[in-house]
Amino acid sequence: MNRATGAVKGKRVVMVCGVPMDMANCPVRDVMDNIGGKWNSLMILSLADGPLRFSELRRLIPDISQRMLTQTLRDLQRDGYLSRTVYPTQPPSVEYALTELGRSFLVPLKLFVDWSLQNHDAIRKARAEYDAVA
Amino acid sequence: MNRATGAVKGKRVVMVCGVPMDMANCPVRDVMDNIGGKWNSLMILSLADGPLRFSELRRLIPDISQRMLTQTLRDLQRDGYLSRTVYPTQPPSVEYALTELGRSFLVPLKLFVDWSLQNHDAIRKARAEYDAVA
DNA sequence: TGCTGTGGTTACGGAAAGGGTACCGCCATG
DNA sequence: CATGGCGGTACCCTTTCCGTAACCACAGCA
Repeated sequence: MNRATGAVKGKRVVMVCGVPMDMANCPVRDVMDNIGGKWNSLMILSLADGPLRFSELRRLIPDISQRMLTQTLRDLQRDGYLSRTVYPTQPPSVEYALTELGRSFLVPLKLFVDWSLQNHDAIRKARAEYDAVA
Repeated sequence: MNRATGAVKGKRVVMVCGVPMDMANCPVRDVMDNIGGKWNSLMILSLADGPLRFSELRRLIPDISQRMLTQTLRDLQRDGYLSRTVYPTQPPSVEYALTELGRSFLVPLKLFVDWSLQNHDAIRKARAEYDAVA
């Protein structure tokens, strides 16, 4: 395999692990930007067990502000991770649920969560050692 | 399972998927901050096939600035994902390699990359539909 | 007559991330 | 002598993220 920079139709393409990565339109970075926000992945995990209403989410995650809750839900809805259903009750209730896409994302997300829990101590240790030397 | 907010020793703890999440010291968010940067995960992937030197990485990822390359490598080294070895040649050459921790992270990372590649079209489609309605 | 809950939107501002440019010492090459 | 590669550092700027606070309509309840 040639691990060098390639040029395909004028695009900047990087070969990584044998897979061409289009830097100008990178799917991985696109997804990472979506779920890399402060609350996005936690929101998906919170909805893993079933739909929840706006105020239920607010009580479930007390640290999030109303503004960020709205924005996070909008972003995830926009990218297709979850659906928003309004029930015309009085007062109107809004239910958020994972879509098929959102549920499929739980697989890599949970693996990532497990890795984080297992290796967090090692990371903190490495960080402390690095800071001690510097 | 009780999906409610709990209070353990004054810490803010959220139950999610049956796992208690300490919001003030969350391992997942800590790891996410590390590898959620613009270049961090690409850097780890670039080193998956073997060690590379500073200038090799610069040529491999042409879009990164020298400043960001240095900063990304420092961050990943600090958290223990990669090692930095200086060879006293003339001029001195510096080699970056994944540590055991870094290699173990390739497992969830590659799953995430695969998911992104598979579902990027669905996300773009959902986004376009959302924007069309709004 | 206020107060609470539901589901938000908007304005404002600080902090952090990201990036451009210039510059450094050292050495080899032309 | 000048240029280029190596592996960075310092300074400054722009953009994005995120939080606080205020405000909205509507209904129920005291």
